[in-house]
Amino acid sequence: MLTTTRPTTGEGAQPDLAALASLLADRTRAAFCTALLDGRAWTAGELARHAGVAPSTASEHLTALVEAGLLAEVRQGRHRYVRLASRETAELIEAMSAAAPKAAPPRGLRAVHRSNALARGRTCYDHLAGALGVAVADAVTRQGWIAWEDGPSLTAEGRTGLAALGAELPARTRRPLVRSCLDWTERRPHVAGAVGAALCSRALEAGWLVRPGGGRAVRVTAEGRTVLAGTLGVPDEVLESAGA
Amino acid sequence: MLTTTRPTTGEGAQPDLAALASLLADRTRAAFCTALLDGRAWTAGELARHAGVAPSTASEHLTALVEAGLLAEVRQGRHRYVRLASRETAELIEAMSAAAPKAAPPRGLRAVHRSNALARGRTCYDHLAGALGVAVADAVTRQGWIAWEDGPSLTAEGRTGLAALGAELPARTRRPLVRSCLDWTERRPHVAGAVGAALCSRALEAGWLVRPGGGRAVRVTAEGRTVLAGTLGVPDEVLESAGA
DNA sequence: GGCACGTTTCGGCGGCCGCCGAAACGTGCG
DNA sequence: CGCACGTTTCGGCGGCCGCCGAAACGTGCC
Repeated sequence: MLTTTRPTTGEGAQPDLAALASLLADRTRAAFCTALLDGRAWTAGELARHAGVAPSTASEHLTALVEAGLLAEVRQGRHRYVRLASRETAELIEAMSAAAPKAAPPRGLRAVHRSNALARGRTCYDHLAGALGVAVADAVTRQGWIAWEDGPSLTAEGRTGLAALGAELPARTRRPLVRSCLDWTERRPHVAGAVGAALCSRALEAGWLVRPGGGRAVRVTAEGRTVLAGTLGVPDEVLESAGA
Repeated sequence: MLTTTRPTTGEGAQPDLAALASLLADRTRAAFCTALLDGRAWTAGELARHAGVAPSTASEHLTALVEAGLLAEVRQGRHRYVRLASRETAELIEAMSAAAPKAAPPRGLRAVHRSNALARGRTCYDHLAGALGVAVADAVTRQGWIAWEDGPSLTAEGRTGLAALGAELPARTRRPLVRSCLDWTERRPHVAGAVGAALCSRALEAGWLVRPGGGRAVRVTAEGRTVLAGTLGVPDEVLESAGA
């Protein structure tokens, strides 16, 4: 449990901002949450190796994050699978990442490769980010699918365009159709919300995009290149560098 | 500066989530940011007294928050005025507060009074929150000013209704007209975005609401009661308890 | 049943960080 | 000009917390 007294749900209870922030104020726990932004479930051991700490350390951190409700866990045999608790949690971590100061680039050839791959194209929980994500946002804007006055909104053309791509929107949710999400590599917004999620899942499902490393990084396939350049008008340079 | 190396803006720089979280992971700094959510500028001494720490301690905390870009400061004579750096910063703190665990209610008669006042009605940087904020959100929804399918949006009726109230919307911003903001006392959304800000500033300007304590808490005046009940149909119970 | 492996618990170490008080600085006011 | 007051700097204290390794636990596999 946290350092404060047991959480109360009664009247007058006020948010313990420091308690939440403390959970993410540690390099290791922050690394866990950032890794989990790929939306998949990781085992405790995978996260420990990823963050470069002993399994015992990772175990304690995970317990804290799960108890606080940031992560959800599923025990399967001798594995402990863990993922972000909800879309809201993912959005919070996204928002904080965008506001966070930028750390020095990683050292080591492998790490630099991974970092560059993430900068070219990645998923941000359930939508696209990186140079690719921003280019797609620009493209759909140029096509008139999304208008930006008074906040981002989906146009009628956008609705038919998405349908033509085979990207289905959920019906009657409270979730915003289009949400602007500040990209931390490009420092410009990309498309989140139901539309961003539909585009991304359709692209992965149709094989326009693949995840080479199994992580957050995405790569554009040959078919993807045709579709994204043809239908959306995404510039060739971006597709090239985000391609094979 | 932060514990990590100097922030880089070059390629491959990745967000230091832990560094940002560390800033808010302290009770005192968190209390500062929460207090500053009223949108006004506070002096260092006021914040120190508010958080119950020595002025020297507050000074150091403020330096850290300003250096990190979370707060903006204005030096005036022997006073150091400090406020949240931007609307984005305020929204981040709001979002984190909504996700944070709830601490035990405060002790002491005065603190309980303040806490109850906040729960009845308060500002959330530039819009309304608390029981009053949620009631207003419900009312404008019932009036058909705001629709919630596929995320909150302003209807045509809403536009004319706002104009009739004298609440002016800014022209052509990238800011969303309506944004949903989870209320931490009511656990239900209230209205943020340009519409929420316009409603709140109009209400304060017209004297429908006043800030009795000079903090975030707001109180409904007699005229306010007439307008909010008459035009918006806000229930009388809420207006009564949020009134004088 | 026994081994391997992923995970957990516990003790102990080390470092970081928030706190204060004392003293100094600068500004505004009388 | 000198005092009062808001603020800052610095040293030092204390506590918290993240880390590891060793040992134990439980599961799956041979």
